[in-house]
Amino acid sequence: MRISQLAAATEIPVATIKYYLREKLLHEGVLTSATQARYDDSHVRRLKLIRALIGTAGLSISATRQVLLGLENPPESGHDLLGIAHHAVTRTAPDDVDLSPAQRLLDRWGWGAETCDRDTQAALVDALHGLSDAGFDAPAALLDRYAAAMRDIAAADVESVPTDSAEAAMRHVVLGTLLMEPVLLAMRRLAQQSASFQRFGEAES
Amino acid sequence: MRISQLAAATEIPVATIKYYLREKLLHEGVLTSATQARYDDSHVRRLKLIRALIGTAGLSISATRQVLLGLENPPESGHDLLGIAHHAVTRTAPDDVDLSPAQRLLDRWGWGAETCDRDTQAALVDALHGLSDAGFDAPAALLDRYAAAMRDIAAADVESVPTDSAEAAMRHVVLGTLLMEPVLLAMRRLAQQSASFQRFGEAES
DNA sequence: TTGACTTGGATAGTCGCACTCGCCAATATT
DNA sequence: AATATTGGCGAGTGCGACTATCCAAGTCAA
Repeated sequence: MRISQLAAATEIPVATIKYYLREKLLHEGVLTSATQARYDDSHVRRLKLIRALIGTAGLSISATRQVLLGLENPPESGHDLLGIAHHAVTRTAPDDVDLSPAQRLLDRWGWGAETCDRDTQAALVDALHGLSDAGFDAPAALLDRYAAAMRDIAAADVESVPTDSAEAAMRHVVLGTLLMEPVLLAMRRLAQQSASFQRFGEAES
Repeated sequence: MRISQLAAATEIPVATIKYYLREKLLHEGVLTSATQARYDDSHVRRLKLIRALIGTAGLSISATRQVLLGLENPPESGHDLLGIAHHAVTRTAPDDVDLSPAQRLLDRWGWGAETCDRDTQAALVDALHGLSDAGFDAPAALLDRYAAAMRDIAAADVESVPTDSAEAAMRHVVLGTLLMEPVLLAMRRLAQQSASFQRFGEAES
């Protein structure tokens, strides 16, 4: 398969494929001469994955590269799988952030603050900050309900990881974490619409 | 308060405040002369809100403008409040998308497909497409668990809407929807880390 | 074999977005 | 009066993700 056919098969412009090659998101084809290379199914699959990560999950080029690198070099520890996915979507926190608001919550929920990633905790603190800056005070009871729901989801996530192959586990964890986020957000919105209709909407329109 | 003091109070550069004024995100101050205007607390609060929407919720300038416009002109119907928030984070779908995958799910979950927004359904379809393009098949049982969790969350969202003032309800719905998303995602990641540690991590490091 | 087409590789250009800068005449402040 | 600040506005910047153009080398149909 040559590059123009690869482009046709994936509906991605040739120029963009060349760009992904330059950026090392896509592995090179087999050179058959100085100006000719062959591509195969692995390139098609990889391109679909790249587009899902960039388009659906909203990752940047460099975050995508990190994720793909991680997928190719699976870490030993099962627990580190998550790190690859989480690191891709979490900006690194400065040294001087105050994590205590997050840690109070983690303690209350029994999530073991010491086992949780610093940057992820900082992301929670940041997000809560955004809320209060906007003048929105989230009652503790509401956060507790959210936390309970998220614990269910995380339990489902972890339970559904296949144990047979490290390769499969890797893919599952990373993709399930990153690509499921938009699914979950869309679900929440639909559930809100459904609930809101039952509560407010029956009467009108 | 003049613009430089407003800038100092919010830690936003004067040039940026001027930009927000141009973009109609921030209402004008009271002109005291041709080259002088006064600002007050309402401007400080508004700027914090703007930064939360742009920074924390990740909205674009124009989406932020829509949201702020909506906050100032509350719709009659309680059910339309959500529309403002959801429209800001959901790109409009082309006419020819096939919503049936979403509708099958909505039916199964009893969420009343006909009461749900087209664009939001399309967002779900898109997100699911991303998953399968990446070669990740989400078992129906897993999606069902996610849906149950999201129904809990949406129920909490809807129940916590204050009923006393339309103004307050408006703020609550819009901000609770938009600014809570990053909170929920951070919670999920932390819950995953906690669950993953209990499942895989006990032994090592 | 020959002439039109394609390719890999590299460089440069585009586009949208969110700012950021510079300037100026008209005030304010001291 | 001297100095600093402001509103308003046009232009510039930096970044990220492409997109376009070239060219020499190679391929393919006739």
